Amino acid sequence: MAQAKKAASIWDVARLAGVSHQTVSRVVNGSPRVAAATRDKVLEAIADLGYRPNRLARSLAGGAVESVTVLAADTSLYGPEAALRGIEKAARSLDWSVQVSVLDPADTHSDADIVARLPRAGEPTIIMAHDEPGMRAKQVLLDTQPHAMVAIGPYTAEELAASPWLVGMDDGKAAAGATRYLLDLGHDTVHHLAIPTSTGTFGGGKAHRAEGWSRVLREAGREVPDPVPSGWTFAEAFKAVQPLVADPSVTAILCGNDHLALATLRAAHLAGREVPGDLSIVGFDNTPFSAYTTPALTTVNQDFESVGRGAFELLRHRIDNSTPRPKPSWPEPELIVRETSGPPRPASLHRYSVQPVQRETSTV
Amino acid sequence: MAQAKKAASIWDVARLAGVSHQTVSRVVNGSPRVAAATRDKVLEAIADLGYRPNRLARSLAGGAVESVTVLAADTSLYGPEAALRGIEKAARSLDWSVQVSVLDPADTHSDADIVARLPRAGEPTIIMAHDEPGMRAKQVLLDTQPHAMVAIGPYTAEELAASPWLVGMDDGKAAAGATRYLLDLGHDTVHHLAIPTSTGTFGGGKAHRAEGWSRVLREAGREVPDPVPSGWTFAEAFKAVQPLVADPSVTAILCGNDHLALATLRAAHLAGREVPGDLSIVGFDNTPFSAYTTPALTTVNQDFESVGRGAFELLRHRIDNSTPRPKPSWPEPELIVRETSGPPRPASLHRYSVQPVQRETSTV
DNA sequence: AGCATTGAAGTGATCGCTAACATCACTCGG
DNA sequence: CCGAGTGATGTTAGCGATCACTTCAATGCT
Repeated sequence: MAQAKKAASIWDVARLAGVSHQTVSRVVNGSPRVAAATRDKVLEAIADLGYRPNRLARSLAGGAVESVTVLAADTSLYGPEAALRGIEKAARSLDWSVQVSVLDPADTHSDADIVARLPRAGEPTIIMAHDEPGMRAKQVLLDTQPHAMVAIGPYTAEELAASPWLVGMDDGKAAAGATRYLLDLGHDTVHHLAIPTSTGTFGGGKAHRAEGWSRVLREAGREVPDPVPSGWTFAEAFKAVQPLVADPSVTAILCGNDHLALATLRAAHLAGREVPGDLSIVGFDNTPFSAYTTPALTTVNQDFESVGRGAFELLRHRIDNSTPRPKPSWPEPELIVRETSGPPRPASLHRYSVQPVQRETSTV
Repeated sequence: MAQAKKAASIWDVARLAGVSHQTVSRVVNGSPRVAAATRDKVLEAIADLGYRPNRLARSLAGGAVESVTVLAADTSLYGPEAALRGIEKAARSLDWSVQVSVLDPADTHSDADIVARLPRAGEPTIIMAHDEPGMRAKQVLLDTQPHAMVAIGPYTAEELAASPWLVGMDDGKAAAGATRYLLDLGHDTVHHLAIPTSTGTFGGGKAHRAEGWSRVLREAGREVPDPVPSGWTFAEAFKAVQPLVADPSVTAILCGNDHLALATLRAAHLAGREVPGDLSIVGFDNTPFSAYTTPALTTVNQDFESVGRGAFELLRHRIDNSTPRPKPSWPEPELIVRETSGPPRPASLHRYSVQPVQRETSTV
């Protein structure tokens, strides 16, 4: 049975090495003004005792803050997950520690709940503000400790420029590009299966993807169909997209993300509509699985990892003005054309192919 | 510009309320021996000052430990992610805080690196030990603070019984079930595309899924083909599975998880092999997307969330013996038959038409 | 009335660490 | 040969909380 022997502290090390605790602290923190001989003694004592610094005590004592807390709701989506990876990498390269605290979308967190997630007041925080709980959290922290927070989310270039605590990509622009692509392919119009954030039902959440999509349609003088709201899950998307998929006049659907796109693909298949022959589907995010579906998803790639890295750098700048303010710079969103998009079937053929097609056999 | 006004401490509250700091502490921690009038005064002061307790200070001072750190490498897989959700929920219901620290599989973490992830020595920790970095971390913590750690991973019933710090499901059994199912369908043998953990290339990692699979084949007196090792990514799986998919004598593949299964599905499609006509594919984990692929994946469902919950309860028990030792209890793994599995095509029909196969089509 | 009991609140030490300042050699230039 | 520098360490005072006591007044019981 392992005895819970109390962990060695800086004092234990000091005693063993025959120096003061402060000297130990200096060694641990790599201060230059420690004699080599002393340093060795201390290092040896540290090794002997298996000493490891207590980070809690360290930050309590007002040492340099070297931790970030990431507040996120849904980390199952590729975007947030990739951004988190970016944050992690950037942080680790500087030896900062990263904590993730997951907000349960099912729970309705009170403002106090959210703030209670932070280990201490003023804890540097990055918020994944791409969904409702995230948006809430953003607002709360903005009120509480605006100088030590940064939010990642879908924002327009103007918003990003106006708010020094925002990091993100121009989702509207990306959606516009995808929509234009579908129009160029010859589709009369493009329908939109929208993620919850795009329905604008909660404060602060603008419908960026939906906005870019509708703008292009309007500019092209096309009919702008009502966007179809969907939840985040496959099941919700599958259900929401049914009417769209059942309607033979719908020839192109821009989906709010690749999860919705996969659900749409499935629904189309079950409805007997051939993709991309009868229906073009474009996703969003280039989730890893999207290259391996059948047919493979056409989607918009975004460099979330860079965004995460950018968020971390910005946070560091905001905490400590001496670090440079990073300029948001990452690759532009890029449309990846795979197999779910193509020109609409000519009207003449359209009528004749109402009969559901045996997909399995025809593709081989 | 928001001024970084220092956050209120327990002393500030005490001064404002005209009581001692200790009384404030009592109020905050809900001690019963505070007069109602006093409590109100303090509460009011707390509200006025926007005071919130500093969790760092709290645990430094030796208050009850109410935080867990989860060490995980790949959280993009459904299993770990669901387990994490389980931990989160269980922890939150008790008002514990949860931090996640991500181990980068690319980095080779030294033992010290791993230990440095913990905010302090003795920090209660749950390790997702399903992959190489996780296994490493498990070993390190086992040496360092065995009394305050629990690991989640694929283990046999015997291992689970033998190690009081282990939580998991019997992956071997689940794999055996899936293999038996394919055999019963009439396949001569079943091939296996194995996740890295199943190749047994690193210490402590036994090939549970692979083991269950091979055991059944052996018991049935079938040929046991070499398992095909794959990485975790779609790309690696896609590449690894090529030879299997190209070989017409291969009629059934058990994949180490649903990601590998999706890649296999894709590879089969590109190789012109019909699923499940020419080839049956069975996945593992019931990842959300698996119901929405085309054809929908047959897979093994596991209740990871319960496992996560179990891990948290076990950890609590190990830290504090007064809490009951939870008995591992969650639903058995369950095979979900969807559309990628079926009987092999009779040899004579091999080249000809599709044998009608019963398909579970409706999802949602 | 007299004294032990109990409840409410306060005091001081402590957790492990860092910041800021104090101290104590040693140098070194004039 | 002395005061100023400078480098290496030690000392002290917190950081924001909790724990273990102590204090003081209001009760209870005989």
